[in-house]
Amino acid sequence: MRGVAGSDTRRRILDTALTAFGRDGYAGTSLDGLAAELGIRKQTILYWFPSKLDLFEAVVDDAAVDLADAFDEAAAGGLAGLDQVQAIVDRVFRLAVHRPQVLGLVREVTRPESPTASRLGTRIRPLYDRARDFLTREMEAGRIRRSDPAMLLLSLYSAVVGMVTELEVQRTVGFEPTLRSTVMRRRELMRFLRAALTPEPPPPAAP
Amino acid sequence: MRGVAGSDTRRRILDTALTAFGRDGYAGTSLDGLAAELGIRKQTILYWFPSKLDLFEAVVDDAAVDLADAFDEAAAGGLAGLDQVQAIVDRVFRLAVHRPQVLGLVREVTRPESPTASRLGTRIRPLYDRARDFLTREMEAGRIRRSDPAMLLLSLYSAVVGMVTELEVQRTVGFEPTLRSTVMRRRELMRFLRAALTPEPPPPAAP
DNA sequence: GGCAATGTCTACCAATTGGTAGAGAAATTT
DNA sequence: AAATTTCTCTACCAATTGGTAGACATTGCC
Repeated sequence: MRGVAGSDTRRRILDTALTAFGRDGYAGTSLDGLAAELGIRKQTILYWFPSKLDLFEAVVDDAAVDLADAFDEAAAGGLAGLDQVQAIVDRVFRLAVHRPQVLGLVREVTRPESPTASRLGTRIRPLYDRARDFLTREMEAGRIRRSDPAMLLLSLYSAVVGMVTELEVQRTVGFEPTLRSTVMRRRELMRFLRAALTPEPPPPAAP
Repeated sequence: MRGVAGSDTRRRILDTALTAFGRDGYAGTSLDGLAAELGIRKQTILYWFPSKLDLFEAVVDDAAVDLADAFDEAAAGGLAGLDQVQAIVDRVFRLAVHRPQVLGLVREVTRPESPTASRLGTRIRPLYDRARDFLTREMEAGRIRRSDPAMLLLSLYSAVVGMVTELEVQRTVGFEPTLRSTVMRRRELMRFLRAALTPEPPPPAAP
């Protein structure tokens, strides 16, 4: 089997590399190891991606697309206020459940000394701006508690990524998180976020 | 200058290694690089710590002490409810300001595949238990919104670490965060947390 | 069938990695 | 002052790293 297929080799490399980089970090991932995992030679990887760094950047770009798609999809509903926030959180959780690697990579790539410190930054920038604008708008409309939108966004981001990361930790330790526990986490996170974002004390339940 | 002093060599290695591991990760840190940074030979490091992994574990243990001290200090006041939470957040921010490396290490060590995945875990476990018990107690006393304490703690942790990490990102990009911006971040985070934790809609301000 | 393009491989390589062995200087003990 | 302990160093080493050169097989085109 030589010089065959090939078509999907690039794809397979990207997928496996995404998992590896997210799991072991850039420095902790070796091309030889990656190749072994794929059942190919390292030189095949270097054929598709001229260097390790090029591979990493391709992986990041790839993941950025996934993230952007998820956001687009969640934003497509045209919801407002907390409902929109909820839709996004739900969508991120869904991503975290069947492609947890993407979130692992986000974690790796947001490290200050990441080899692409700026890259995902610029790739994600549009999403960031959109989210901040959304928050600003909703605050002005009185649907979300007023505060510094950038700070609030950071708090939201941290809470969500932290929660999702925790899912992965649990998985690693051997506790395959059940669907129920995942649902519980998501619900608890949303209660937390709702409490943090609600602009006014909610009206007392109708008696 | 041979065979002299030495006394503080171990200390210096630990400090520099803490920074390096937190900044570049375990895999991304080389003993040669570390030694160069310290102006000594790698073999001197290996004299004090028999292997790279031993060094890493010593660094983690060391950082765990710092964290525990910070918490103890913040908890010593014997405050309750949100005031206690605020005291802890303040203290963590103080730690983040003059020993940001410690938080960097926390980030590295909480990665699922960290070489000591479990180590900080067990080292920090008592802190974790204390914090959860505290939250449980305060919920029962009605001073903090009721929810799953473990989940809530995770949300808190994520929000705080995320915010502090962001400080580091800013620093790395070259924006030395001013004292004012740091204070603002802390205040904004506390507003977020207060909103998220307050049990009842606060009584309307006295007219 | 010939031939260029494509894709995977074997064979290397220089640099770096964590780690060992042991020499030798200074400080401490006797 | 001799002996011993403590500390740092020079000199290596095998394994692994990312990367280069080029052989060779397969495919599709003419």
